[in-house]
Amino acid sequence: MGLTIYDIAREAGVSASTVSRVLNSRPGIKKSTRERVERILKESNFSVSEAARGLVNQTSKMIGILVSDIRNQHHIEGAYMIEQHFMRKGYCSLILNAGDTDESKAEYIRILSSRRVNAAVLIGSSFQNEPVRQAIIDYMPDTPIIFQNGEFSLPNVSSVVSDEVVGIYDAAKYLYEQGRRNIAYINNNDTPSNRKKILGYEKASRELCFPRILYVCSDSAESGAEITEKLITEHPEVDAIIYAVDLIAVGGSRKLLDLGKRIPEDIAVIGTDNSPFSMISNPRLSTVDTKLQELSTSCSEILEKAIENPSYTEHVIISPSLVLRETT
Amino acid sequence: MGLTIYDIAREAGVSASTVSRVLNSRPGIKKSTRERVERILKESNFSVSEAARGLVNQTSKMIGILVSDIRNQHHIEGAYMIEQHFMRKGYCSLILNAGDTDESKAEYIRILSSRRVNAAVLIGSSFQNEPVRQAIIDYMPDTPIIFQNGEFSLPNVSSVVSDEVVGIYDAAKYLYEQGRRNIAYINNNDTPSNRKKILGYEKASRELCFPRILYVCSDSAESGAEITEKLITEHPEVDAIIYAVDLIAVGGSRKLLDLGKRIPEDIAVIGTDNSPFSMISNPRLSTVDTKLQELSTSCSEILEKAIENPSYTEHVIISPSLVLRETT
DNA sequence: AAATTTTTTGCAATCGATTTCAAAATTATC
DNA sequence: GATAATTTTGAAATCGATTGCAAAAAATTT
Repeated sequence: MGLTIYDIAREAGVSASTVSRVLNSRPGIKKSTRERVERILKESNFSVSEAARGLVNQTSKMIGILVSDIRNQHHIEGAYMIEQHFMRKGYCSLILNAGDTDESKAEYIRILSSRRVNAAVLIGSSFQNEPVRQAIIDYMPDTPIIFQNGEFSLPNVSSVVSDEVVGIYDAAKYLYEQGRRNIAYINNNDTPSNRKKILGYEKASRELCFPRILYVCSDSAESGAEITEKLITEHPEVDAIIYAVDLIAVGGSRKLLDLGKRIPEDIAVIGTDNSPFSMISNPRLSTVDTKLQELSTSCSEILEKAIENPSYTEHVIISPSLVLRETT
Repeated sequence: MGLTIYDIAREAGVSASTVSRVLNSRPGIKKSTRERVERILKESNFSVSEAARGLVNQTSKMIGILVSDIRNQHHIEGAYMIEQHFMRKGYCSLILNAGDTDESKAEYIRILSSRRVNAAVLIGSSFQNEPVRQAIIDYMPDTPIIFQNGEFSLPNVSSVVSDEVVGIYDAAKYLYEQGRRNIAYINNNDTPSNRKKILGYEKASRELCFPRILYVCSDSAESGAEITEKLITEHPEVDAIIYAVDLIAVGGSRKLLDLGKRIPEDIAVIGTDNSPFSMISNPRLSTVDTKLQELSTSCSEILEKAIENPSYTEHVIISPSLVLRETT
């Protein structure tokens, strides 16, 4: 390995400039020369150094994708779509686990800055905090950035969000229309996105006049089971539960069944996100579809425009929809 | 942005060399100079160009991770652990979807070569094909590579595999010992890894003298449900099913329940991989734990040694174990 | 205070590409 | 067949870092 265009040039009896022009399909090279260089390029398994190329071209041809935890199905799905979209355009994706704390997330903005990514995507509302905001201002004030499920009012930051308020509101309204009168809501960690979900629940409670029964749960099926048991013990009257996350809903449903409740006869259940396993869970979970696919597609499109024209930004809100399966 | 060390140097009234030395904590810089440069570095939010640095240092400080589909929980889990391990050492991970075809996978080897990654990880046995092998020989003959769940006999390629033969064999043997006599096996796509699973099933069938009932299924819960229905119709005597993949087993179990079968009373079910959802599925799935965690840890460790000493390779086989839950 | 040693610093080359500009080679025109 | 127009090519600068070597500055020794 370690071949450079100078090695190729020597072998072909031309200058490095000529090799470079062949590599980049530039015009003005005699056909016979081009073919000879191409042959040698192929024969010697030459591969250009993207680092050197990036240095002179002032571009890394990389997209930075920050996720708080790539093991999260929902997040990785978004990263996947963006990766696929940009790989077709010749970009590689730096998919990074930005970690739990605000500081580690800000640190990752710095890492992306050092790598000179052409654009960055922040997936998940957990990036919506001051250290990240400051890091963007300090280290990436001109790089196109897009927030998937979050927002910053900054000149280079676009956003695509799902309307969480409406999602939970619609779920509660549907349950109410089906005759449920004691609709509980189990929220997840305190993030901007989850706060909006509470708003939706409260709005429905206010408008439809049903009592608020609100619990908070951490991000696992086990925790969902635990909190659900507590909920049912303290509020035996509950006849419907909305969960902020599908995984938690699956854990909760399982516990309800174990406690001898029938789903949906005794208690209806609705999750959030329309995760892949919500469809294979037993019973199949009804859920608020936050339209991940559309979110990601929109994300890629906006980012592409922003890369071409760095002053371009766009802010999109996508309406969720209810997917009714066996738990309602 | 776009500040260079020359800008910093001018500001601090020193040369670029001095700035570089401060950046890399090199000795032999007067304390007062170091502090002044550091202050200016911080004040101006300088971030080094890793591309330029990589060019002179002949290293990209990147690890390439190739996965056929990052949305696959099982694969991404492996990528996650490697990413975490190397991020702590200052490396970024290029996690790429290498796609379905052999050619696209080989193409990604070329991409990693252009990016001059310090090492590469190929996750999943689907990389075990001739075009990839040739691409490694042509484009990355000296870069440390490790295969997670696959193998190439090449001087720069290490491997970590789970012993698939033993995994399925043990599952079948366990079922037999529990009194099951008509143990079917449902395999997935024809890959080296899945062929080994068949070997394990056949070995058990031969040694324990039970009839072979083998079906093949594609990689989804729906397909699992479909094939399972076919199996039960054609072989009503079956009293246990082993599946090559947890997801397929979940789809299959669900169908068995729908058909009025009791699990495990009428039919026992065992999946493979101990995927996250095997624990939350209903009923909770018994499964062959292929020890993903250990596999990945081992992977990172070997790769780290190989980066330090490029001639280092290692081949590890990890024994799977049975995780018994509610379907057996 | 001069000579010597040690500590700090800067110059210039280097990494592997791309690109501008001018020179060389080729083709067209008279 | 000489001149002009056009096509190909190469030399050298550039991108933003790092580093070996020599010069300058500071600290020690005499």
